[in-house]
Amino acid sequence: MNTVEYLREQGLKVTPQRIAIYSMLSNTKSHPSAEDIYKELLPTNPSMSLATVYKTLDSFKSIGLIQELSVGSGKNNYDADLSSHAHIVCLDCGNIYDLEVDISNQLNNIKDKIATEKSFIISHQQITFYSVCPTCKKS
Amino acid sequence: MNTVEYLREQGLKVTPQRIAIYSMLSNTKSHPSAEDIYKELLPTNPSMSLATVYKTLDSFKSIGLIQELSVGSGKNNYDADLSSHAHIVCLDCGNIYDLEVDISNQLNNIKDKIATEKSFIISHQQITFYSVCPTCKKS
DNA sequence: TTACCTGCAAAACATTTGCAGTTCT
DNA sequence: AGAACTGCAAATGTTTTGCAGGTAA
Repeated sequence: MNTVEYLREQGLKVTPQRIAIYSMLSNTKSHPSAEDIYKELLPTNPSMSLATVYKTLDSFKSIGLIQELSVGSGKNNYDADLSSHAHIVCLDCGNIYDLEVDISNQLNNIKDKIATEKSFIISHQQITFYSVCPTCKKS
Repeated sequence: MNTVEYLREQGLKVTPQRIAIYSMLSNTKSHPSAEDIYKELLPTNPSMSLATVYKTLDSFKSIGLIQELSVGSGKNNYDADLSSHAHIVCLDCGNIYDLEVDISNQLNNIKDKIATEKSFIISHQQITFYSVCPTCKKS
């Protein structure tokens, strides 16, 4: 599906800033913060402001185009990958990695259990594992 | 085990502020923020400062006496319950509830999978489900 | 045209830090 | 006595907000 059309469909205007932000976010696996995005786009978009990045991320989040992560670093991180996947945060360097392990069976299992034992209907979840990444383990 | 002794064992001094903070935290299921703790203790400890609450929570965290949660509210929340349990955050009121459902089987399953498929050794994890709590669903 | 968006600057929060004085051990 | 802790105030870092001008539809 087409992101440009989806934005219009949701009543959001399509601006160069928004295209740049979404395109950067959907082409990285690094889970950048608002400031990371701002700094990376600045060379090619010199007039971009940090406030616009924040506002845009907020708009994208409310129409479900991206997801926001809180892993305890003091800042939020953003992910355009909406598939239900977990993350691994390195306790040393702070990098956030996708957990490339299929946990859908276990997750569905838990959600079924919650549905039967509790009166909560889960909307979504955030699953974060903390570890030391292979690179940091070496040094 | 005795918390007072544990603090001394870990080289931390036992002060009235620390006792008040730990005692408050271990007697609640509300997962308070630093400021929540400060405000609740202020009537009985009028000289307590917010900076001390932050410093104390940080000390407690580093000796593994409490755990810090980041659920995306913009502030950190604290929990003296160290058992490996998940949380449910209400998308409406923001309250954080313990998920009183045993997910240890599924969790061990996932960790085993990570251990065999990836070279990450998991230290700990944070599992947060988002939903609307029964109270908010009514209104 | 008009409603929405951008960029700027200021404001609002959450958290950390430095320091002088106090309190545990 | 000595090291660590507290409280205060100032500083820091992240995110939000208000507003005037600009841009997409």
